[in-house]
Amino acid sequence: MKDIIERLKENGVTLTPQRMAVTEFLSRSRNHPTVDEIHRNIQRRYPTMSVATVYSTLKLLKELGEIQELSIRKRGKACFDPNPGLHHHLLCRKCGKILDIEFEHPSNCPIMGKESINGCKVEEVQAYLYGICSECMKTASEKKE
Amino acid sequence: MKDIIERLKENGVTLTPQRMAVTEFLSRSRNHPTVDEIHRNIQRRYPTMSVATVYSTLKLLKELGEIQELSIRKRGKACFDPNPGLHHHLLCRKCGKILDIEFEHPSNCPIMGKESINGCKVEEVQAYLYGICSECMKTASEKKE
DNA sequence: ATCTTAATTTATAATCATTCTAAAAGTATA
DNA sequence: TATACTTTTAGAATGATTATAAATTAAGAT
Repeated sequence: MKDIIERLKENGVTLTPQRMAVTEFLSRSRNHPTVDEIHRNIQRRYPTMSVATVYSTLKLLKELGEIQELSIRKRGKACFDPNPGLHHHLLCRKCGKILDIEFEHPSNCPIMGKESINGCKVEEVQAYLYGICSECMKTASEKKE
Repeated sequence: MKDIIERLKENGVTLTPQRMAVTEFLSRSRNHPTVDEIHRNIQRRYPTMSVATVYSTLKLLKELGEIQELSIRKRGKACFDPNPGLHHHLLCRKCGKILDIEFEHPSNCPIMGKESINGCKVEEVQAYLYGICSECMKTASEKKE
């Protein structure tokens, strides 16, 4: 958190209160928020905060490689991840949450770690798992009993 | 192709000319077309064909498990794949094409084939690779010479 | 084959996420 | 503090997708 603000400063980014707010909120979040989730939350303290600023800040952070935008969407909306590093995601078909899937052995995977496949250069890999998250699995088995 | 039409009939789907056209076009396509690509193409022979019908037919085919909608998008638009089976995709950052990536050894992959991870039930996996496709790699190396 | 009913298609309007715009406000620097 | 530059803002514009309701078409019974 401190780090990212430092790095922004080093990159010559003007640290406005709005940009700080977006950065802080996203850094603390664990649930891959959408633009309007971020916007609604910040607006509680910052009534004049506009969506356009949320969009522009997210774009900036993305370009600087500080966050990532997921390829899967929550109900048609883009989702953002404060962790730009390589990891995967599971979308729960029951509750709609998106969970991080950390990957124990990337080198084991026939696609990850490979630099080329079929003559194509592979620069980045994102895997999306669809299923039922552990929480929803628990409640499902409780109901059975 | 024949098969899919057969299966639709078996499922009690009314085979209208519009539905046949969408199904045929998508079945033949190798480039993961968007809705408007499908629509524009069919409209050449079927001037009254409406986008709404393309959307509704794709929704129907998807629900029947005959096709899949990709999670990545071409310039913000949904893309469709006539192959509903498990395989991955590479998006070329140069030409924007989406290529199928067939997977030699699914059992080797630590995520694919696994039925659960961290207590979550895994029903489906989609991997998206970002990079440069073989065609663009070729033209790039030709230019160097 | 024709009639009737139900399903489908169509054109259009509505919706909703995202981007654009231009004026207003804020920031950095001399 | 004054100036030039950047960012924010509200609102309009865009563009993909969905909803709607009238018109057309398909299916089944006679």
